[in-house]
Amino acid sequence: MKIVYMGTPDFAVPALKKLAARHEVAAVFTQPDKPVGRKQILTPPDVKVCAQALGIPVCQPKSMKTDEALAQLKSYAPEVIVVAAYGQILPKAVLDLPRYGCVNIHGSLLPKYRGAAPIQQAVLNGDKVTGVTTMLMDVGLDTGDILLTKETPIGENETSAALFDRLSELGGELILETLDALEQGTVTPQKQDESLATHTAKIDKSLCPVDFTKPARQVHNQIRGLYSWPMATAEIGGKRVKIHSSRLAHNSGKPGTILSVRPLVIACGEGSVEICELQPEGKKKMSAEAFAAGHHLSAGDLVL
RNA sequence: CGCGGGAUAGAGCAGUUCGGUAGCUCGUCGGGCUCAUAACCCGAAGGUCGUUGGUUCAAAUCCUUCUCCCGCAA
Repeated sequence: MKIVYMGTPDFAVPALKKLAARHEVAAVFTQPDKPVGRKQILTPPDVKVCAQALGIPVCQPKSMKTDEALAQLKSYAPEVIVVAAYGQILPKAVLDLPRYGCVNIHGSLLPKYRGAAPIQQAVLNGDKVTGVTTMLMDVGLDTGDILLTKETPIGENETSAALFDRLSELGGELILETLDALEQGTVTPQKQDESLATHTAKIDKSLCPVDFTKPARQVHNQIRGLYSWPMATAEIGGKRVKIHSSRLAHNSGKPGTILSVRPLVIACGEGSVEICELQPEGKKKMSAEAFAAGHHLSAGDLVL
């Protein structure tokens, strides 16, 4: 099939690679380069880098709503447009253009977790299962008819970053199956059950501070859900730290108390969590034990 | 020149204000205790104090050059 691919971050890369291996990807649309990092270096999106390596033409219109962008898209005459984390709302003119429509890869089991951050949300909520969904896009936000889904369990200690990687691979596999099914007419688009629909808000840093009076499970979900961005934060030993990884522990005590230093276990509202790796402000990542050794923490101390 | 923190033993830190023999917690190694141990006791090894130049009788510490790492902001 002749495809135009629209996607931007790393999540969209595996699908692009798989599609390029099996189909004709006529062009890739992606967001314009953005300044990134401390030095504000102009950085191309991951999908652009991948597309260039594959020798596929890249378009980076600021908006798909302009006549210019639409004309450019038309010139590639796609039979289907595949969209994965593109970062722009597509106008109806684009949705109606290809014969097979626009197919979106979404990182959740729709209609659950429509919107911006479905993967992190699943981890933050402590879900045991999630998956990817392909759907025919309509003008709403992730409201189109469902084509295929693929489930996957979420590990007890799995982070959002790890789940991201797995789902992006799964999404790549699913989109291949979806295109085959579309071509052969073996798939029936299914309406989403609106009564089950939930939306996810964008992740922002207001979610970062850890509240040790909450149940340990919830604290743990927060830590792995916010990894690798923006990271759960706490104040330990008078220093502000990002918490990289944690584990549920079995002891308990007054919330916020250090129960043991090796390993570093902190009591929560219900149960306790072991902090495995953390990163103080202005420092590199280190083991919690090393941090405790250098800051003279001891059991019984209170974390603020 | 967006704001800020940092570089000292294998790891994490103190020491820098006010220059004067390199310290702490942990790890490692050896020994002891113990039925046993990640526990406890005793001991040891391990550092040209990031780089350049300067001031000084004397610099981790004061001045200077450069490099690298990181937090915030975007």
